[in-house]
Amino acid sequence: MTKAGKTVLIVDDEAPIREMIAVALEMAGYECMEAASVQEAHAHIVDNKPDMILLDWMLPGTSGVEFARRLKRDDLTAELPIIMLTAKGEEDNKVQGLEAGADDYITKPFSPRELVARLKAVLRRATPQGIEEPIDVGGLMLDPVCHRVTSNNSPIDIGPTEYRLLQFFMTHQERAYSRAQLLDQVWGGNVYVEERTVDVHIRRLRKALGETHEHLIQTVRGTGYRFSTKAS
Amino acid sequence: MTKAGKTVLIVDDEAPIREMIAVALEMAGYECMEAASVQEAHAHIVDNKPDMILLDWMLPGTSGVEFARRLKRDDLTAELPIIMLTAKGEEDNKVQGLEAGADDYITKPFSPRELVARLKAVLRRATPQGIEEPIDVGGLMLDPVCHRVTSNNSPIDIGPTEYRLLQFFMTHQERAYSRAQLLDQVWGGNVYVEERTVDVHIRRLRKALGETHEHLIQTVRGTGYRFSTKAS
DNA sequence: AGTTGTCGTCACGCAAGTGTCACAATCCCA
DNA sequence: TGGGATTGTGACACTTGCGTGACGACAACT
Repeated sequence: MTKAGKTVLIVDDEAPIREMIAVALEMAGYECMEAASVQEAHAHIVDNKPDMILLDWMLPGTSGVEFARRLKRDDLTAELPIIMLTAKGEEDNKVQGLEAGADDYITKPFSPRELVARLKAVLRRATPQGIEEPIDVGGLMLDPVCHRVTSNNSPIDIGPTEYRLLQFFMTHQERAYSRAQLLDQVWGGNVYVEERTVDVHIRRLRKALGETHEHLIQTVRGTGYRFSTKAS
Repeated sequence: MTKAGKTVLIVDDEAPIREMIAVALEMAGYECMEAASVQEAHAHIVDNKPDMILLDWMLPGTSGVEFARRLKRDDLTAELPIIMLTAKGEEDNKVQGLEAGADDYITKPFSPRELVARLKAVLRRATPQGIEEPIDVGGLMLDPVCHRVTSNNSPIDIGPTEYRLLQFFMTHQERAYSRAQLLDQVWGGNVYVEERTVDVHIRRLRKALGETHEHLIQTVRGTGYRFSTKAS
């Protein structure tokens, strides 16, 4: 399971700087897009929907601050985290930058490390995890908050993949899924594994659930699997 | 849960500035105390126990940084949030300020709006937890007042970081946290350390707890850690 | 000066988890 | 009632994640 790399849009008019930042971020596991102007940036945002923006203060045409303000005003992009970049000596503008809606602020020159650190922090805060309630199905309970599965109050030990699989099933009951769909939903889209691998994990999960609950996972011959409380 | 009004101690040697800040804060619903020197500030802290401190960088006698460091070193005041104020151009000292233990950092001139915003943010972070009650979990006791941990009444010696980690766990039991979340909550948002560092501190903590209690800290493989009385 | 204590990082090794295969078991339909 | 298709199951090598000890840096104290 490779972490879904977040996409970062780098907006700066100087190509070497963009490059440098991009290299640093890619080494840290992020995907990068570059834009030299506000127009380019806007296009990228619309098309590729980055997860956050590194925005230079000084830009030809519309200034970075103005752009940030615009983004924050638009409902569609208001949630998009922004980190402002500024050259040293322009620091007076810090307040303006933050008031324009930037989530953080870095002054050049900065170490790649600091950049990655701030980026992580900002992304972390920007990802509000939906409020997750425990799911109980006839004594089988999965608690996403505690990251724990219990069968009649006694804990069940399963691996991460089986956990995700079970979580998916319990939040999508009574419906049959093909192996391909399960790979998409549980493993995450762009990984290639054999479809039969699903069978193996299904088996491991059934085994872990024990006789009391293994029947909840039903085989739909020729199609895939289904999680259901009703007997088939 | 919400106290009527948080009390803020303003430490600055220039009376007009103190006044201005005080007015701004009072309009936002905070109570204010003022101090012109480190000595006055110290007296206020001991007597009136403010909820946080606005601390000017430049002070007659002991500098603000030094004072912050001293406060953070003392167990009784270590939890007290500090926001450093500094005149423009001294920003190189930002790192020093944060390293001295300041929770945030504002450069003059600043808008009242920004001040209040930062203040809110910092206060939100500062232990909102029901105060100073000792927590006991099966013989493992943490007493926030004495700043002490005992296992079956025999004292346990742990470092500050392990203490904060344990305190966080004991006030947030049963729930799984990722390394990133722990870094946010225990280390504080604005520092970057490797995620694996968490592992090391977990180990140090487990070791200190000994065989009787180390099982309370459970590894959630692929996710993070959890403090739980139930077996996994 | 040295000493002590704490912190963050790294490298190594083990153990748990993962994906794939081969073969057995089962189903379904001609 | 076969026989092909589909699924269950155990075993295997490979990968990943975590525990662990050691080390250097730094600050505070002697």
